[in-house]
Amino acid sequence: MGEQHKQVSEAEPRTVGAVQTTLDIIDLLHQRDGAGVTELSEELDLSKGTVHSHLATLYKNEYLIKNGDEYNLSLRYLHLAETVRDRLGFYDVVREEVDELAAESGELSQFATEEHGRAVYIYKAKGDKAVETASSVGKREFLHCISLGKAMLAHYSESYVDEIIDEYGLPGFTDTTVTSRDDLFENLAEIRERGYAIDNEERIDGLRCVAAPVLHNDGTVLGAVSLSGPSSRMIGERFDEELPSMVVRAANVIEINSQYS
Amino acid sequence: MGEQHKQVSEAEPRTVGAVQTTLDIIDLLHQRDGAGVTELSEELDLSKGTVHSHLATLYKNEYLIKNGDEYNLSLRYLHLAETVRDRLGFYDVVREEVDELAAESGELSQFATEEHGRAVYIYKAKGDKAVETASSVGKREFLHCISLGKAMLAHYSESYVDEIIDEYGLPGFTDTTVTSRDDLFENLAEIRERGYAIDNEERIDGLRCVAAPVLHNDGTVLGAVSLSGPSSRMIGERFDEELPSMVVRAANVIEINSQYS
DNA sequence: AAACGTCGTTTGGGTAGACCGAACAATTAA
DNA sequence: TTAATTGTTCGGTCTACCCAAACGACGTTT
Repeated sequence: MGEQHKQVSEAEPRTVGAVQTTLDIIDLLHQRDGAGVTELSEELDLSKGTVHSHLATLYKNEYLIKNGDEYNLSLRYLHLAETVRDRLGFYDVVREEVDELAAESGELSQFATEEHGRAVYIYKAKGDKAVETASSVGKREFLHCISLGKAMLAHYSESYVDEIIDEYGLPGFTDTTVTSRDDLFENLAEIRERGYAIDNEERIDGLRCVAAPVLHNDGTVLGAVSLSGPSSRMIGERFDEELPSMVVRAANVIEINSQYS
Repeated sequence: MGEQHKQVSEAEPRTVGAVQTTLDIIDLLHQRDGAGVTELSEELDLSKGTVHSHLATLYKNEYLIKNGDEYNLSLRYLHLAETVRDRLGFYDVVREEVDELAAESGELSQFATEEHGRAVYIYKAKGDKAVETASSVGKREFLHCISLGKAMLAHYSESYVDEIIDEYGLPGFTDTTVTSRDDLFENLAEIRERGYAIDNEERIDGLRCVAAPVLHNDGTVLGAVSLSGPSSRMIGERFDEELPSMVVRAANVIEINSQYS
């Protein structure tokens, strides 16, 4: 692997329209909880016949189940997901460490990796005082406004960070969200020095987080671990030393015990 | 819902060829751990250009990631899988009960449901003396040769069981596998009376299992819970009373605590 | 360092097939 | 019974899927 050479956007290559249609159908079935032929055809501006043949193709391949006249996504995705997750090579270690972080701190602990310029939550565990958040496994989130994301961005090449900014911009969510390119790069330099990232209510008001990056031997970013909690509890020495040292330690354990090290 | 009206096979409706091609590509990327354009085009007898445009479509929709020249499945399937799993409405209860069964018995405990005429493993937990098996979450298995499958079959309509047999047959794996239609129906009648199913080394030599069906109020089959262990330990009162009562109890708990009850 | 091999990507063109629209079947409601 | 929905089928048209060949970008070899 050595050097990573990632790209987010580029001059659009030729795509397959029929496949796009099918993916749109899957997306819609994912959003709603099942749907019929007519509903899908109206929503996607396709003829009923077209939708029917797409559904038939997916059904034949067992990507859908049928309950009367309602189509819905099948458990086949579970098999794919399990395989993809296993191939990460560090899922088991992540689960152990995140569980321990949550238990030890009492807060919410999470692990995420990056794909297509956004963070993807892989695992989460709640401590006995943990806050509820909208994040769930598989969900995608912008990188610039969360501690997990910034921890990862700090170890990407400048050109890749630029590409991501070009793709998604730097949308603001609270009044502390970093929305300028220069501020972000300054922030990332601090993170590299400090060894961990901070989210000071940048995504959600009242929520503070710390996160440490999980790096491969060669500098590749595997992901990041975090702890999140209400600002009232995330203060003083606990926020400046205790919790950071916990996520850094967990990150190190994950690095060392990764399958491909 | 009331009466369930399922079908496995039928006169083939019209499908979309381009979509089938994409699904074949996904399947191949699932089997192997990533692949390049040339490898896929050779394996599937397609031109490189065609494969490229399919991959571009999937990539654009973030169903794939790209590592240099290697394409691989992305974590997007994780999001879909999580959603599908949540929609089952009983996953959390299943996890609790299966964990407890494993701890209590020391054996391997599993939960499966049925899709397209086959069992799909949803969750598994290993007790301290549990055997290793080839089953994994998301995997599909024939119904007639495992306890989980027979427990479910016992509560399907005769016509649906017939359809499944027509689709997959009754392949034998050991010398105790039920391979005749009449024997199977006789077996299913016993299971209904007894309240749980037995797998006496019918799938794997030396492995015995017991499984209880999880039923909905209206008689719909939600799935089944099982315990599996080496035949040497699965004997006497333990196999005839103790373990069966455990899986039946767990099944009842799942039924009661299901989201849609 | 030039020549070769191999990869992914691009592009034009022909024809298979994706899409539409209308008719049909199968339920449910009025 | 009628009427209004649904999902499903099917013929015809024109789009776009697919192929083949050329191109560009690396690596390796001689």
